Amino acid sequence: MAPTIRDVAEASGVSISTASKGLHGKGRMRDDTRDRIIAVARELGFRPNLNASSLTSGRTFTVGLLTRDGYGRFTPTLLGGIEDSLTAETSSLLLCDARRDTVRERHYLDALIAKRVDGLIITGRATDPTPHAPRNLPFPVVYAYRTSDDPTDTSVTVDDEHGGYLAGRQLLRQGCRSILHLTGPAHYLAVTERISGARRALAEHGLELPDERVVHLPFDENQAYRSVNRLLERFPDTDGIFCGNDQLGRGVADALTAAGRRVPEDIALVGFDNWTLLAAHTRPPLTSIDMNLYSLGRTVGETMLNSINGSATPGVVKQTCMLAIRESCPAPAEGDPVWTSDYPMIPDA
Amino acid sequence: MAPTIRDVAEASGVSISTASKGLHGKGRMRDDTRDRIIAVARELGFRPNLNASSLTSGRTFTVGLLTRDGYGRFTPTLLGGIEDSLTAETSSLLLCDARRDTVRERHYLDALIAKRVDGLIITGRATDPTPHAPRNLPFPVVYAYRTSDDPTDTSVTVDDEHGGYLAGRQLLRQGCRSILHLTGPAHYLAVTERISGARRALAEHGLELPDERVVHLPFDENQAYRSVNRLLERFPDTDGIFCGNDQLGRGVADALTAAGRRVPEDIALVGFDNWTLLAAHTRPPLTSIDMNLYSLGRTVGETMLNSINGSATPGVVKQTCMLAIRESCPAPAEGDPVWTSDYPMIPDA
DNA sequence: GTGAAAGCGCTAACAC
DNA sequence: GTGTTAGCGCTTTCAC
Repeated sequence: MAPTIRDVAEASGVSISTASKGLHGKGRMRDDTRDRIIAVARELGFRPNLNASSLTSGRTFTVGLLTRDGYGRFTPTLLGGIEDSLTAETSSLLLCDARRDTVRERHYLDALIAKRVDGLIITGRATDPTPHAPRNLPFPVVYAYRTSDDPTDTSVTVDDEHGGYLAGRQLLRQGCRSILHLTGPAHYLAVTERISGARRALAEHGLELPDERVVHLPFDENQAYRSVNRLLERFPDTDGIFCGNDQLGRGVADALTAAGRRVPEDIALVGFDNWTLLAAHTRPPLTSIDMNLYSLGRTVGETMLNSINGSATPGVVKQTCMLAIRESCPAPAEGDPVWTSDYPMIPDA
Repeated sequence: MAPTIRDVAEASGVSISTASKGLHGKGRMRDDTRDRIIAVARELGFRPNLNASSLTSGRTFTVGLLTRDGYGRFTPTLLGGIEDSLTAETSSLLLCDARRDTVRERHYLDALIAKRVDGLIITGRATDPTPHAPRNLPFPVVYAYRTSDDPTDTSVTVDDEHGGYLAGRQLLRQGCRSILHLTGPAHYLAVTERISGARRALAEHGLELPDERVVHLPFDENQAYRSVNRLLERFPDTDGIFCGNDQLGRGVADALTAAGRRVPEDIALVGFDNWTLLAAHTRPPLTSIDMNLYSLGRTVGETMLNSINGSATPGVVKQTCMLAIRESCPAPAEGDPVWTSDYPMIPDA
């Protein structure tokens, strides 16, 4: 049984309230009294029961993290950022994976209410808006990566349009003028935003990315591998390909190489996600767009802390992307934001 | 402010203690009284404050999850399993990522003690034994994936020897007799155990895997890509390669194809990890060993619940692996355990 | 059947 | 300076 403040008080010959004040540096008391209390507490290995103090303080220093569709490839990095910023107030994350099951989700929400978390972060595996949580939750909600379908909620997400813009600019800097875009299913918001961004970049140079040069595939490496050379027969002038993610990028790179085309000399390539494992090990390594998920996580955590402390900033915040330049499109960035280092501790994925 | 049991009691015209009993189906009381209490509670949206009840119950229904070296590629799947088994007792996970920093770790342990978690799961990104946690923690500890350096602690991990054995057997069934093993650095326990397992399989057929045919590289696809053809010059009789993980497997597959060798006709390939993203999209798709991490997670969670309930089963439990058969080594499994489905909800990584 | 009272561990207002 | 007291939300024992 863990020692209580009562044990500390008795062992140091003071009352419980004096012990409490002594431990928290509050109130006035003789220095030696305070020192004695602290010494005794340390000796006993006393750790105040946060559940007890939460009754009076109203804070649990715990934030729920609800993912609606499982943990994905981006989750670890995002989590790292959130955790790091929450530790500023020694808060920690309570994990809830609803697995697209409404019953599970309600169950988790009830558990989070029962535990009186200070706030809730709702996330998911795509950036598309998600139905907002019930309105009567007794704590603030922040949407991360996935936004809320109500734009007046607080959401922090990726600026995919900017990512697409960076990708387009980078291909242009490489000298490409006839660009092809291989990407995922059109129902993803990220997919359409990346297209808009690329178009904006091209437009700045008086170029276009017509609909027929935008090809939607499943986000599957093999599909890209099998499709790309056929596409190049249709668009033989192509000198640059913007791939909707690194999986597609990898498939494209492998197919081009197999067909005897040189990357980037004949065709330059830009991917998306900067998933090191894939991008850095493609032959040649892929230039890609980094979404700065660690940093996004930090912003999410800080936003959460602000919401808890009442200084809410509702609305959607979009975080810009960075260029991770590698050999598949090596042009110097010329002022565009460049990704250099990884997440503080390099993940193995 | 969330409604309290007092609100429920007043609104239903009974005392607090009656309300408590009514809500928990305890004690004797008139049916209509109980019904009224429950109805009122539902109407008010009452959720009992678990922090308050933890004071008397001694249970918080929260389990800490401490990772010492960050979240890796295996974490999401493992987490999924742990979470699923913990929900059996409506417990949830409190996340702590110590990032190889002892100060952070101590900080997290203190936070977990302060929150009076019911137990602690310690994990990491490799299976190698990790220094055990302080002995005076006021809750049970279970080591997951990474074992404790004290074998009398409770650890649940992967049976890498068995994985290596399955890999070896599969190559043999494919007809391979001259096997090469490309794997990671020898300081990983998993690496040496997988070697032992492969040797055991070969020995059953009177074959050997001599030291010079075991090649240690960094776990890096490009290293494998660059090394394998040189190695084949040195061991030209090779008809099967066991790769220490799927990254190496992918590098090997690509290099073999580029050199004009056919997989599996000339050389069969088995990887390890069954990392779908990589294994299923290699050309040809890689046969691999699945560590059943979701199931491992479930075992970890159940072990945790048992420890909490006092029915401890100290010691190291190792969970067997499965064969994920694909084209790079397609021989039928003949009774060996075969991996079929993925984690309940398919992760995108 | 129902309720009063004590107590879980801690904090804070107010005495002394 | 230090202690007494009340109370946070809930459970449980024990009267009535």
